[in-house]
Amino acid sequence: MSSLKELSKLLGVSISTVSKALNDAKDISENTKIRVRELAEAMNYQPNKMGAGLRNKKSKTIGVIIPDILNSFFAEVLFGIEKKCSQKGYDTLVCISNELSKNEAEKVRLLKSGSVDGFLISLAAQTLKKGDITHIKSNIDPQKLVLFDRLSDQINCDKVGVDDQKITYQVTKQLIEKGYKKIAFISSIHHLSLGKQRRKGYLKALNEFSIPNENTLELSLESRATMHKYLNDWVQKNRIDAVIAADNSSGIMFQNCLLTQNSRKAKKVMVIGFSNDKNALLTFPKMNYIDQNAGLIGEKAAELLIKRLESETKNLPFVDVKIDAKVIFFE
Amino acid sequence: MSSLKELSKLLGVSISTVSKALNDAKDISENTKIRVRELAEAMNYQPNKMGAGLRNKKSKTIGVIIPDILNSFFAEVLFGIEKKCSQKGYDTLVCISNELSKNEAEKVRLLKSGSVDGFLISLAAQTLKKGDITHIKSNIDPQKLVLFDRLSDQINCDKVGVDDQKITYQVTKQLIEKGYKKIAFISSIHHLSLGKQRRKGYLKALNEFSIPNENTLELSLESRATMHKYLNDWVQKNRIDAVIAADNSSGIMFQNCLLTQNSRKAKKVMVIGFSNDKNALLTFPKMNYIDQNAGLIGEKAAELLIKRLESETKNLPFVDVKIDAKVIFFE
DNA sequence: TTGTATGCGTTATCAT
DNA sequence: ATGATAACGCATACAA
Repeated sequence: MSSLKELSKLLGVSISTVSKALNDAKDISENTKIRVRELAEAMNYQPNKMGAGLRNKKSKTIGVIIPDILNSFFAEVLFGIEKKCSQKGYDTLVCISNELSKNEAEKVRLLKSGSVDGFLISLAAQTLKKGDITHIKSNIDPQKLVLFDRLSDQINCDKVGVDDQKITYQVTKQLIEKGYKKIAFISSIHHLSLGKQRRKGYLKALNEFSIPNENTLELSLESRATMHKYLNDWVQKNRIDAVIAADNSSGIMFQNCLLTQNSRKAKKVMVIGFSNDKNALLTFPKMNYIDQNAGLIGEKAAELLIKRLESETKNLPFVDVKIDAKVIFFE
Repeated sequence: MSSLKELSKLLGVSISTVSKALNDAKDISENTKIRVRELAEAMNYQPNKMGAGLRNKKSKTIGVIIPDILNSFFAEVLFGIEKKCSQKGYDTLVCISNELSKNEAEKVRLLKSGSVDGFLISLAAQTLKKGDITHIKSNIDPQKLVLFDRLSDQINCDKVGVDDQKITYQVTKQLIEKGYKKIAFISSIHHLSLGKQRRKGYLKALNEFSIPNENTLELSLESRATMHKYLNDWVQKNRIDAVIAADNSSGIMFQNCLLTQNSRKAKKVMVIGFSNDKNALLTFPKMNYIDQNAGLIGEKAAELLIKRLESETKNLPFVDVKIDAKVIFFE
């Protein structure tokens, strides 16, 4: 790789002249600038990140820690992060915690080795469960940290999340306004706070329209195996006209379940899944779904972090952004 | 962040002594080593990657360029890469080309700024289509490059791919041996070399068992919209007992299609999709599928690269590894 | 307008 | 056994 030194030798000028010329400093003659730039171009010169980083105490690199890359939600968030960082001239160093606190702590340690300017983290399930976030708090300056999706009240920093309650509230409301009478809510994640919030929003909407709870139906299904059996029985017995699924899988399973029913009525049930573009494409007929805008979450998180990193005025107040989901209706 | 300098001051020894002690050099007394290590531990000292990198001309970072993170295949490969790199003490700098040559070239340029020791690349669709790989060839030393999945004959370097023909050959053979008589092959990617290879393998197996081609059925379906219509007609008319799908989507769509059929016979058709664990879980009943072992592809690619980067003897012959797929039968 | 000197954090070589 | 010094590539304060 060519360096400033090399260029300076070939041009017969000093290293600092070359450096200044490339940085378009005002105390360098237009003539030299042109000569320098031309050679740099010809030599395919690329500034060495480590040299610059060492000097500026900035690596122009952002460390990302996600719990699970195989979860398409996080893959999509990562897409948004990479997009925004790339736009702003930052590299993204990606780490995966595999939902384990121990890994998370280890990744933080690694990334802290002077190699990243800031952190974008979605906390591991284990970390949230244990409620122990010391490995984050005691190692990362909150001015250099943005949490997304998996947040913690124990950390005071910028946060980007989704308003789970609002999402299902809005969808339920929309369905009611469209004239659906018996709207069910199915979920295989009742035990997660995520599932609870989504259920809350659903109930809130029903309540607002004075739809009695006894007309609503809920299923708590732990295992995939029992799920389908329950669903089959349930679909047979009840005469629902719409279903909101609280998670990725239950919606799709429910729809597949409907397909195995012979009754026309059953097939006409409005199903709303919780998904994203990729998974939605796999169902037929295309399932209506709530898209969490995962990409936007990533973009927003990256934007907030970079803004703070590059801001002159320190100690801006921390913000807590909620990204709105969108509902995609095919019917 | 604490530095060697800081530690040396606190301990009253020189910077080089601290450095050597931490690197367990043999010319440092055991006593000092202990003192140094203890303080380093207490101060939570982490060596600065950029300092070390500048000095050693090594960043211990690997640049990864994938065409599409939203494709679960690549997400899975990335998982394998991160796993292996992490094991070996390397960070992974992730870039996404979005299937565009221009982006690919730009990412190569960025990563080359002294920040990565080597490259793991899966070529963009556009690059393969155009057949122009100068942005790779003229910028990356093949000793620091491993291509995976999306390969090119024009580049002489380590490669990790899948033997697409072999996969469908083996599966078809297995089905024949299990007694299936009329095995169909459906695909929505006939136009891709990938699709062609998979079809070849299928035909090869039929041929080997002298199963006439006229007994086989093939569908070329371009759009999702027409696909289902064709499939419906086709399933009605033909009495196939097994189907091998050449791609992610067609298998799932086919299975959903079967579910809408009333005939018992139709429902008993053996369907084999081309998928991975994540997507397979979304179908009911669980669909049999060919798993490409994407994670292994990533791990192997990373392993090859790191091996080469750390090898004393340069110019080892390039290898061309094929990762075997596995078939998951639920029925 | 250009050049010199310094330091970022690390390690390796060469004194002491 | 320990320390002083130089160098990696870059940017900048300061000198010329």
